[in-house]
Order: sequence, then C-alpha cells, then structure tokens
Amino acid sequence: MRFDPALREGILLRRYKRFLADVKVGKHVLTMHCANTGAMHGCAEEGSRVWYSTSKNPNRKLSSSLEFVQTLQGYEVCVNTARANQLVHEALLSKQIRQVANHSDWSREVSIPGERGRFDFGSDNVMLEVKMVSWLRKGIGVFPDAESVRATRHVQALEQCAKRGLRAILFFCVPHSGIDYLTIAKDIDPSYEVAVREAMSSGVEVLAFRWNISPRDWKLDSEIPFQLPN
DNA sequence: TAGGATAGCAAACGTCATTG
DNA sequence: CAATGACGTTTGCTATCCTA
Repeated sequence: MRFDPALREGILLRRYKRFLADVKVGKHVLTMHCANTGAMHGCAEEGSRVWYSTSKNPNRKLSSSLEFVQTLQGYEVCVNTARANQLVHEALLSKQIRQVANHSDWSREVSIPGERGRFDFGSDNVMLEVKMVSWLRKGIGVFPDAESVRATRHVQALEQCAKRGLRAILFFCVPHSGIDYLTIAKDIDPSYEVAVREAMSSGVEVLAFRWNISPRDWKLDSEIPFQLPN
C-alpha cells in the first residue's frame, strides 16, 4: 500500500469518544477520525508521534484520519482498523500469501455459510477472517485486547466451516514493527482462547503476517509464528 | 426507592449489495 | 448509475427492568 502524498506527521494530544483524536500539527490542533474503537494499549499515549491521511470526500465531517503511531518505545503501529483488510486484500491478490497463492478470485464480505454475519474474504472453498493485532505486551504480540463476543463467534463460525470440509483461515494482520511472535491473551478473554484452541483442532488454520509501515508505503514483511498459550 | 444489571443506541467511516 | 440500506468496527451513555 502506497500513500501519495505521503502521510503527514503530528503529535497525539488525546484520543477520546471512540472515534476521535486531537493531534497537534505545527501550531494547530486537528481533530481527526480514529477508526479504531479498541483499547489501543500502548499506542494512544499523549505525546506520541502520529501520522495521518487526508480525504477529499466532501461528505466527511472530519477530513483527516489517524493512520499510525510511533509508540513511546519507538515502534510503528497501525491504528486504522480498516487498513488491515486492505493490506490483506492486496497480499491475497498479489499472491504474497503462499498458503493460499493458488486462489485468485477473492470476494470481500462473504456471507457466513448457514448463519448471520460475514467473513472478510472468501474464494472457492476457502473462508478467511482477518483480525488486526496492535498490542505488544511484555515483548509478545497478543490478541485480543478486550473481551470480544463477536471475535469468538467468528472463530466458532470458522470451525463450523472447517467441519464441513471448507478451508477456514484465521488471519492475523500484524502492522506493528515490534512484534515477531503472536499468541492469544487468555487472561483478557478466556473463552476466545478456548474457541481458537478448539477451532484449530477442528482444522482451522491460523496465519500471522507482519507488515512494515512508514509515511509512504506499507509492505508485507514476513510471516511470524503463532502459538497458543500454555 | 436506590442500586445494579442489561439491552439498545450512537459515534465516523468503509464496503458491498440492493433498490430506484 | 447514483442513492440507500445493511453490516462491521468498540465503547460508553441512557433507558428500562429487576432485586435487595
């Protein structure tokens, strides 16, 4: 993914009301959209360097969007949850994901077979759900950062697909320069951990890939290991 | 009646499918 | 082809219900 013009820089003053962030740009304070309603552990600290994009869409109330943060520890982390799907979409179409490189015809937002809701991507006999990881805790990347009934439901739906003979993939998009190993935050949501464990034993595949991000281009870096907690 | 629990909604935006 | 609707994203506020 390439940004042209390049993303612009500011200093995060505060993130509030779920979708809003105040950013100091030069002498001015810009209120922008923050498409991330999550906890944003470690990546919403006051004083962090942040980068944002600007939209030309006249219907938008806030023309700027927060894109990524440099944490106080110096790591670059994407905070725009919409980017995760875009990054994965690009990677799928350009066949950078070797596990599914034999598929070309990816559809977005495909209905979950047999129930309400959607998976992020589908192709032939493959269902793929994307989750973005942005939390580096004690040197290890973890997901989720909050209890999430919906995330658990998605995993269980993937398991149902696997049991019916489809390929079902839980895909962790990791746009965080400091994460090179991923696990599940069992303490945050024990039922999610159980759901992933059971899904994997039913044949659901779990993949995790890291992206490098910068003001101008975001590139797929490498696959990173995923392991269930002990 | 005060308090807790819970369900529903709204916040800003993107994307896809359907409708006119 | 443009407009509209549904859905996804999470949290916290508010209205409503139940219990001590």
